[in-house]
Parts: sequence; C-alpha cells; structure tokens
Amino acid sequence: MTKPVRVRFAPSPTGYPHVGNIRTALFNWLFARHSSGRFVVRIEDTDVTRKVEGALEVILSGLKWLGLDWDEGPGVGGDYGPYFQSQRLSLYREAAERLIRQGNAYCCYCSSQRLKEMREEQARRKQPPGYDRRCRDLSEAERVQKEAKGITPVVRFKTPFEGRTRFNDLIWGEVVFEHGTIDDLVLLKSDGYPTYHLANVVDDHLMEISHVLRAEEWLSSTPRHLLMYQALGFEPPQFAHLPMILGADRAKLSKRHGSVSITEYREQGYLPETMVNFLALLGWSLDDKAEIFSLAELVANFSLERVSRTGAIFNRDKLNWMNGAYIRSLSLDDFTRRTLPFLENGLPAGVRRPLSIDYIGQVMPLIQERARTLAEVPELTAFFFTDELDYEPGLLIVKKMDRESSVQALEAVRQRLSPLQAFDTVSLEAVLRPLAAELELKTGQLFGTLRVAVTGRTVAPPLFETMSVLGKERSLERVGAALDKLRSL
RNA sequence: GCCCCCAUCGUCUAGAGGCCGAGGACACCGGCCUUUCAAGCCGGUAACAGGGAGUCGAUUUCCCGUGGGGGCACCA
Repeated sequence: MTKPVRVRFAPSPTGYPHVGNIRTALFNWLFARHSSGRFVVRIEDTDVTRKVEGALEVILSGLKWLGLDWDEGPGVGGDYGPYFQSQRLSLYREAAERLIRQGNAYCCYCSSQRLKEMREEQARRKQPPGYDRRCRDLSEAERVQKEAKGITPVVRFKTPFEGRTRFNDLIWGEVVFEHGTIDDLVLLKSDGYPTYHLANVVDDHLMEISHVLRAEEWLSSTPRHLLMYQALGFEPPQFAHLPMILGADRAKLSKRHGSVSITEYREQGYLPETMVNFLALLGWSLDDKAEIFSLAELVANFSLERVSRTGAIFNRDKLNWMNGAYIRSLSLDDFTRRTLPFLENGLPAGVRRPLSIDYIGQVMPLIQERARTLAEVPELTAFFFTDELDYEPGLLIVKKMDRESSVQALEAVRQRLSPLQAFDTVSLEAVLRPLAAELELKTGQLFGTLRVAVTGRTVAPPLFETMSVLGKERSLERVGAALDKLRSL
C-alpha cells in the first residue's frame, strides 16, 4: 500500500519570493493536487540573523496570487503544526540529544574563528573545505573543561568515514555519494536553533511528508539527510530534485539578472495565469505541441516523469508573448478590472481622479490586443486622458508631405468634421476616406497626420475608433492645436 | 581543489534504436492583411558539440573527453 501524498513548500522568510522558489512551490502544489494529496506550507524561520520583516506576508500573498492554496500551514492550521520551525525548537533539540546519546552526533566547541581559518587554509592548499572533526572524539574530561570555559557548543552529525549512500531520485535516477566526501555537518547552532538539515529531516518525518520536491541545489545534501533519517530511525520520503532556473548567462538566477521576485512580475503587470503557465514550462512539458495551460489543465496533466533534468533559462521574451496571449484571452470586463489599479497608479498625476469607469470601458477594447503587460497600459493610453498633448510638431508632417500640405489637410479635416452629427467610426470613415482622395493624398498620409494630431504619436490604436472615443469636441480641439503647432513651425 | 549532475535550433522544449534528411513554441527574417502599431494568417533561417564502442541501423545504449551547472557556512 502506498502512503498518501503529502508534500510541502518550505520557504525561509529571509527575502522576497524568488521565481525559482515559486516554481518549486508550483510543482509541489501540482503534484499534490494531481495525486489528491495534501500541500503543506511550512515556514523555515531558523535563521534569526537573516530574517526579513514582512517577507513571510509577501511569500504567502504571492502563493495566493497564483492560486496555490495550501491545506496546512500559516493561517489554516492543521494536525501537524505548528508550521513555523521557530515554534518547534524543542523537537529539534530532542532529536539532537538523541543522536548524541546514540553516538551519532557530538558537541563541537570550535570557534567560528578557527573554522574560518581552517577553511582558508584548506583553500590555500587547494583541498576541499570541510570540518576537520577535531571535537568528534573529545573525552568527557575535555568536554567538561570546554564547558567550564563557558563555550556553547554546536551539535555536529557524525558522518561515517566509510561506505556510501545511494538513493533513487524520482527525476535524476540513482545517485551515489561516498561518505568520505561528506564532513560532519552542524545540526544545532549555538543559539539553539537547528540548521536546515536537522529541522528538515525532523519536520518532514513528523509531518509525514511523502515526497520532497526541491531544487537541484539540494541534491548533494540529500545523502546527509538520508544518513540522518537512518540514525533517527525514520523512514525517508521520496526525493525529486527539480532543475534550476537560470539567468541568461546560465548561472543560477539571482538579483543581478534583473527581476527575480514574483512580486516584481506582479507589479510589472504580468497575470498570475501567465506566471503559472510559464513557470510550469520551465522544466516540465506535456508534449511537442501544448503551450498554454490553465491551472486545472496543469493539475490534470502534471507528472514528475515529464520533468527534465536540464536547467532552464528564464526567457523574458517568451514570458512577454505569453502574457500578451493571456491578456488577449481575457474578457473585456476582466481586462478592464485588472488594469484599473495600473491606470490609477500609472496615469499622469494631472489626470482627474477618480477615473471614469465608463470612459475606461471605451478605451480598453482599443488596447487589449496591443498590451503585453498591464503595466504598459497607462503609457499606451495616456493620450486618452490628458488634455494637452505634448509632442514634437515635426511628427505632424508625414512622408512625402510638407508643412503646407499638412496644414491644408488638417484644415480640410476640421471643415468636414465640424458639421458631423454622428461621430462614430462609420461616419468618420465615410467622410475621411473620400477626403483623402479629394486632397490627392494616400490614406496613410492623411490618417497619419491626423493620428499624430489626435494622439500625439505615430503609433496608436486605430484612428477612427480613437476619435470616436475621444468624441467630436476633443478631437477637433486637438486638430486645432495641431494646426497651431504647424503654423508656429 | 574535491564531490555530484547535466548536454537537441539563440531560448523553452518534443523525441524513450529505424516513424527524424529531427517536430512545436518564443525570438528573428520575409510575405499577406492593413490608416500606424499590434493581432491574425502564410513562409523562412536555425540544433542532435566531438571521438570511440556496440547494432543491420543511432539524436535515442555504453565509454572517453569537452562544455556547462550545482554543492562543499553555526544560510536556506
């Protein structure tokens, strides 16, 4: 009989949620949901010195944003709590003490100064760094003496000198490590907090975690963990190490590569469904065709067998494309609703607030298929909201035209449009297209000039739609302003 | 330095001995559509790093090398 699937995402509140961490969370979540298992969030707050205030909240809100809900953990509780390691200190201490009693661990009194010098010396001699085990076989008398000096020891694991540990990683297959290459790692720090290694093993066991899905960077510490499971008499979970997410230079994705926090993508106007889909495809694929997956489709199709072993570069171009595709697939209402906060934030301060929902509703259809991120919508649509257009007058003179012909064209436009009753796209086209012919201009010339007059830019949404949304009065005002600019040239 | 791992277009990847003179997607380049830009449609450029072994036959198996990554903290 197989044990029920229980997986966990175990972030450390030492910084904002890196997309790599989020990808790990996503895969854990997908695996749990696919196998009707439980997804646990456990907070690994054992590094007091690196703790970042507010990071926890950001991590959790990031998960919520993406739709990754958890069955046990912060805010929801569960039968295996507490879910903060800082509240489980006695459990780790007990485990460490037991290991000492059993002869699997020992107190180490070496100062961090000595350890540092030792590592430097090892580096100088081009030897692999590692603890030299000076305290491994201290006599009782020596220990008493050290204690008398007031030194608070750390607890180290007694890694066997001989033998090897092999395990079958669900993604990497069989992996073997010689014990001789593993030093005596610290289990309990001198401040009484456990290291990741100890806390992880103890908690994964106590929380009955069945599968550990974590990044590849943990692969080489897995044998240490296995050794600890063995010493503690715990049955280890199954391990699956996920490929790394890389920067453009193929190194582990980090700050210097630009945006790495999921919150930055949120702020930059990427949709959660884009991030989920994109991250899922970094290291996992279904077949040789499918690119766009909803969360539900991912749940239905996810499997570890289809996770690759190769690190994947985070490709911003593809992310942008995908976000554009998702934006286009949104209903107009949904698109508008999601864009609203970005408009509130991004439109020039001079634009009167509150923004008119009705007016925005008219603008949004013109921009939806052109936006790649929500954050660029304000920039793309600013001319709809501002009264004064600030642009280079020269832009009004398009290809094969000069100042005179441009003035003429805009004057003609003004004359023909002034008496218009209906200012809809059909009426506008019915007037302006013939006008171009009449003026012996290509439509591109007339419309190009007019586009600049009305929007202040050469690239904009379709002209007639734009003018229709702006309305007759404002459109003609802008034509007038353009004429002034041209004449002052 | 030591240990572990990885290796198909620029990027994400499909490919589990003949279906591959290698497929899809992004990006890029053409073309169509078109009032600009997008979107859409059509087409194109572009990869199995190298060397052995084994096989009737290797992108696909094994070995060697090469390149890359990860780890080696009282950080996770």
